[in-house]
Amino acid sequence: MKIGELARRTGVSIRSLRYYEEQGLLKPERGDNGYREYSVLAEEQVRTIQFYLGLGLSTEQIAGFLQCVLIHKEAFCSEVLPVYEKKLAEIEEQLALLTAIRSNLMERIAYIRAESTEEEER
Amino acid sequence: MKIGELARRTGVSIRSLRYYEEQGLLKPERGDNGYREYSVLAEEQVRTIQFYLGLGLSTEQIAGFLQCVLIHKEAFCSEVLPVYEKKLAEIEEQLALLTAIRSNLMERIAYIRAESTEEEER
DNA sequence: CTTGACCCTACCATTCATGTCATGGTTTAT
DNA sequence: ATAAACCATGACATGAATGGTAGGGTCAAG
Repeated sequence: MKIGELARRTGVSIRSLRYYEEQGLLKPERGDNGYREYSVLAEEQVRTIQFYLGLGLSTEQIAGFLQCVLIHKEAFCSEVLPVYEKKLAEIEEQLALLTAIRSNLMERIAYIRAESTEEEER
Repeated sequence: MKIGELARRTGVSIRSLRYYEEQGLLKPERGDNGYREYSVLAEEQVRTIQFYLGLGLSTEQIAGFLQCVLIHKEAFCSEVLPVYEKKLAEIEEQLALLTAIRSNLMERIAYIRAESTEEEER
């Protein structure tokens, strides 16, 4: 199938499909006219890419194990676990930061509201 | 004081101090030679800016209430509360997303580890 | 008077997946 | 054969604070 059809089927923009190819995630054949020709497998492949992007992984990280996980179970692909662990550590760090900021914001909001209430009571 | 001294005192880079000015957060005088001349109040002002940046607010948001909060209590400045509320909502959204990703990652990591363990037991 | 330490402006780079043009070739249906 | 719909590449923009560099003025101490 051509790129437009793959885009329609997967809901991923043509632009992104070309980007994935540039990043080594997709390798479509080329017709005589230069058009990209995707196999039926490409559809699942794109959904897999989208899934990993949704986990916050970069295209570079995904490229490191995509071929493997398309064939085998994740547990078989040794590149997957370290990437997951690294990502998890980053997420935990971000969560800690955001949680601290949230506490701070909530305190300050509560304080401001309390002050305003006092104001009204006067 | 000149920009280098303010940078040294606050730990903020000269580059950033100039950026804050560009964003309307600082308005130093200018000497005859074109050098920026900061008042002693600028030091506290910069620390205040840094504090709000640390809460994740943008320079634009900070610019909206900085002059007020430098003089009054936060609760007096009506622009502060909506900014805090907006930021809090964004943070909550990010937390929800990150928390979901974390759960997903932890599950998948646990699964992979379980598989590997089985492997070793065989 | 020279040297080093300071200051100035203006610009590019950074991250990274995606959107959006511009420009032009190809295919399909009328 | 012509128009509409498709495809191609290449390039710039995005967000937002900060780092870095280039090219050039200013000041203070020796």
